[in-house]
Amino acid sequence: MTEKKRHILETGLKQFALNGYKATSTRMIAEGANVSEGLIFRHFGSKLGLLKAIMDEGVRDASTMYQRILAIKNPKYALKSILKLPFRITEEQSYFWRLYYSLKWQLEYEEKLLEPVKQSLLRIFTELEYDDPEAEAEIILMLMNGSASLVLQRKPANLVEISEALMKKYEL
Amino acid sequence: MTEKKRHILETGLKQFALNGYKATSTRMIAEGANVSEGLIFRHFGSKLGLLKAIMDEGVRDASTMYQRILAIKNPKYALKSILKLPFRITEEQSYFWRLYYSLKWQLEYEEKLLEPVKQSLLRIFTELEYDDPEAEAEIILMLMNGSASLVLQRKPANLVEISEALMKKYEL
Amino acid sequence: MTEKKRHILETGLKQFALNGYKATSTRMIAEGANVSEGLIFRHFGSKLGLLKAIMDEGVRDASTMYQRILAIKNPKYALKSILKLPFRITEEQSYFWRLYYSLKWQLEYEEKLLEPVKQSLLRIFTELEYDDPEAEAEIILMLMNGSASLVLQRKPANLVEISEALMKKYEL
Amino acid sequence: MTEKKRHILETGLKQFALNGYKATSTRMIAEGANVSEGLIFRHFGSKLGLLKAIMDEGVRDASTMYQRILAIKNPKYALKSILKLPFRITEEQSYFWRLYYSLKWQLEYEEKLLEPVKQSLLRIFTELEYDDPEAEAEIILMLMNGSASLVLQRKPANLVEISEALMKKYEL
DNA sequence: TATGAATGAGGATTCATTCAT
DNA sequence: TATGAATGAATCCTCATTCAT
Repeated sequence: MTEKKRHILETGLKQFALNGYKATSTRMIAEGANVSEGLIFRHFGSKLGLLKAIMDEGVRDASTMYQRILAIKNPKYALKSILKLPFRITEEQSYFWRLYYSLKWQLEYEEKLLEPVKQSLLRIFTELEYDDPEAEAEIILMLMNGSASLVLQRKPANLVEISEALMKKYEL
Repeated sequence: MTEKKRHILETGLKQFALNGYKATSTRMIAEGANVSEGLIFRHFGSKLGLLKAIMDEGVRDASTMYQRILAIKNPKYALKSILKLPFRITEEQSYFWRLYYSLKWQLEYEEKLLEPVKQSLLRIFTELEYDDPEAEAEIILMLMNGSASLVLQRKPANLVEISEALMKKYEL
Repeated sequence: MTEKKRHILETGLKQFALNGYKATSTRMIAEGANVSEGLIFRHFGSKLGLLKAIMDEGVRDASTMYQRILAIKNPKYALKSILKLPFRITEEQSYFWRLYYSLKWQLEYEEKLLEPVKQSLLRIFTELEYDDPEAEAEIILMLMNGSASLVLQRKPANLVEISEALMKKYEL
Repeated sequence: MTEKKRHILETGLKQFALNGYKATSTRMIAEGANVSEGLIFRHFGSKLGLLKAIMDEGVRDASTMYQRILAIKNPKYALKSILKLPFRITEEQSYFWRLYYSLKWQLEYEEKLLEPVKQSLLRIFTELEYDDPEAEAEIILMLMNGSASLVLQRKPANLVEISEALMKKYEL
């Protein structure tokens, strides 16, 4: 991968994340990446192609990130690790997640990213013998999305307290 | 308000909600509302003006909708009513809420809509003598947003079970 | 003539004069005159109709203004009066003249306004026994237009000195 | 500069000159230049940007044109050359000058084009020991503008006679 | 690989004008 | 007389994309 291609991917991610996919023009990306507009199409075929490449890379990164966590055997500890995930989003990752959430409501982007997490949660709650593991898993996903939303939107929220309250709620 | 102006508001809401604000052209709205494109600008000044008018109306409707619920005295019953809100979104209301959530990640739309709900939750958890009412309120908001998200995205999810699991979790 | 019609004429004159005919929209005039846009068309049929009405009125006013001057018998005194005309343009008249000059280069507006002045000049220079009265008349017209231009554009010019230099040049 | 860019500049000049800036649409220019409308904006950013580019070029051309004349030492000969300038406007140059004069009354275009000429005239009249060189210079500028106006508007005027009368008046 | 010129379809917006009231 | 809702064509401009080099 040439340096310029990398620049395009990075600039694209940031701009799509901050302005939205539709509101970001290929020209803006080209300027941001110090690259001719044509090069975007040389490398990615179309604007949508660029988006897909960006998302693929992000999904890959994110997956490897929680690979370890999903491997945790102890259900309580695994649950704790999962619930903590959103609070550990770094500045760099935040662009991907912003983009991920914004696409939910724009394009009908296939959302299978959190599927392994859900499977893991199902297993955890089955092991912990909760009444309705399916519903419990869904609730955890809600809490994760909600936490991520707070983290990403930099709400003047008491993030630490919220995280702790969540831990307490699940006795972790 | 003339009939045509009403048509524009309604068509605008639906199209903005389904395609996103940026991806919806004023021409599409004009066609959908059986109206000349110019009329949109006569009535609302600009595309953004239309969006604001739409949101204002939606916010007004939504506010009156949960006015009653926020008036409930009994904290447990109030909490229950609040948590049930997302599951009671009607087809008609769903457009507004889709738009509301999509704007969160696109324009930086002022989000004060759920502020009264948060205040209400603070009161509830204070009365119920929870350790950290602030954090608890925030968690309920997450659960509401998460529930709404499931409802709006018509996920093949077990909505009823989730709702019940939530009730049980808060002993409602 | 109703008050509103008068308002339209006045606002139209000022706005056409300041922005140019093309650059002034009927909406701007309607707003400036505190009148519905439709009324302009009720009274004047079209934007061009309004322009013509404005110009007609201005031409009428201007003509009566220099009627007296053209009646002056003494050729030297007549010439002096004519050359002084541009320096006597009042604030109120200035709008008409600005419009008059700007139309020269926009629409091909029939310019017969200064024709009587030219005839008068021809007579004057014939009586004064100049070699080429026709050319001399044309030169005076140039000087008038030039003077008017300075007056209208409020150049930080030494208007008084210029006027005096002109007088001296023709021994007036 | 590509051929197409040149075409746009030339077509723009002619059309702006003949119809006025406001009355000329970018579409008309694109058609006249056999070019896509978008190209105008690629090259000049905006319609106003095109106008500025056109004027800049014209000003540059005009300046180099009378560079030589302003270098003339002999004051009488210099004055003669200056006064003759308007009568030497070629068909090609006429578009620029039409545009130049029409802009005077439309946009408030910075008019510093004739400033060097004015400076030159000041010097000339000082050397010729006229009473009020400043006023005299201004009068010559009026005569130049007036002459140019006649030349450009192709009035059925006796241009040659006028030119000669002017020469005689200044004993040139 | 990379550029930059070029395009045509479509973007939001403005315009003069009409018409029912 | 006067309004204000409504229109459709035209406005300037942006877009994603193509292509010769």
